[in-house]
Amino acid sequence: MKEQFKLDNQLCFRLYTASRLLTQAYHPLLSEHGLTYPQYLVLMVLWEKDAQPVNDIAKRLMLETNTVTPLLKRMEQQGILTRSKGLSDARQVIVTLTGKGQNLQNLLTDVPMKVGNAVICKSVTPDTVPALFGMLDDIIAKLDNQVNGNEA
Amino acid sequence: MKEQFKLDNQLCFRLYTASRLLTQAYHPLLSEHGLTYPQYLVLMVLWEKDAQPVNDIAKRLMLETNTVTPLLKRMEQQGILTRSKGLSDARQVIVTLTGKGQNLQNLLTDVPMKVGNAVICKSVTPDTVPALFGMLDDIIAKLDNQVNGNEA
DNA sequence: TACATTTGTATCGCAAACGATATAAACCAA
DNA sequence: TTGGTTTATATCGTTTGCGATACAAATGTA
Repeated sequence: MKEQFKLDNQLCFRLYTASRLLTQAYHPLLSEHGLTYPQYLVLMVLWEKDAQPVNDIAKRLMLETNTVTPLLKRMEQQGILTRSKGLSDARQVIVTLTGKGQNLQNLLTDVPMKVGNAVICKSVTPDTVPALFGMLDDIIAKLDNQVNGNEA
Repeated sequence: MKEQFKLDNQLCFRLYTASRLLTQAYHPLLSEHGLTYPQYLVLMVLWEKDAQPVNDIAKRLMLETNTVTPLLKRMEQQGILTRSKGLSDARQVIVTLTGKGQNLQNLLTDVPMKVGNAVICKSVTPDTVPALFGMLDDIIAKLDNQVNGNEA
């Protein structure tokens, strides 16, 4: 069996597993409020800046609009946000939080801390997290260039 | 807007994005052979040790059997593997690679190197990868304990 | 042996992801 | 203005993930 195929040598499998498990850690905290993890991401984007077109939300999350559109529709159904035609550009759909969507920020106040504590361990501490963030950011930037052809 | 909700402070969003982008980097290399990334993971498990029950494959990938079963059925359709009743335990389904499944290892020889090169950058080099692996492994172990209740 | 419990796998339903494609609005050049 | 191109969003189909649940084989226990 070729060495390069050993699961223990794979970066992608680690990222894939860590991502899935961390999302699962969010699950009980979010489902309590009827939310999924990707929906929580959309909320964070809109809390940072409300009333954004679909495209800006998708770009911020590095997702395609064909992923984000159905997600937003489900959140609209739940009364978390509204989708309205853009005034300056009729092609755009502007996504705006409702009072319920804004208030979720208060209901979810403790979520980041709870999940943050869940990953603290020997090699992952407030001291080492910046290095980890740096590496992940570099990987993301490199892959974004290659996958989305942003490089020369 | 509360500081703890800033997207740039989130570990999970980074893992989620890095995982998705890296999977996308695999896509052209795998789809050429009719494979998806999770199917490629199954192949790596079986290349390490052939003829395993569904449960062992699922555990190795930290997935549930209700995710793995349909995945294996699709791979069976493609003639990559066979699923047969266990002899010692009739509940088990033993998954075995076909010649085609074994031979894929030869066709995919260059995939790990190509994807590996795609992530090499300033902060991610052969020197720093062990530290990154260590942190991700610790996170995975910690979360696995909490999510799957393996701790006291 | 009889019956309750556990284990291994599968089915169902729903919510992502994403490639491919469609559609309408906006923009641009002749 | 006309017609081509780009842009913003959406629809469709397929594959994952996963919670909830079903079901049969195996195991334990009275």
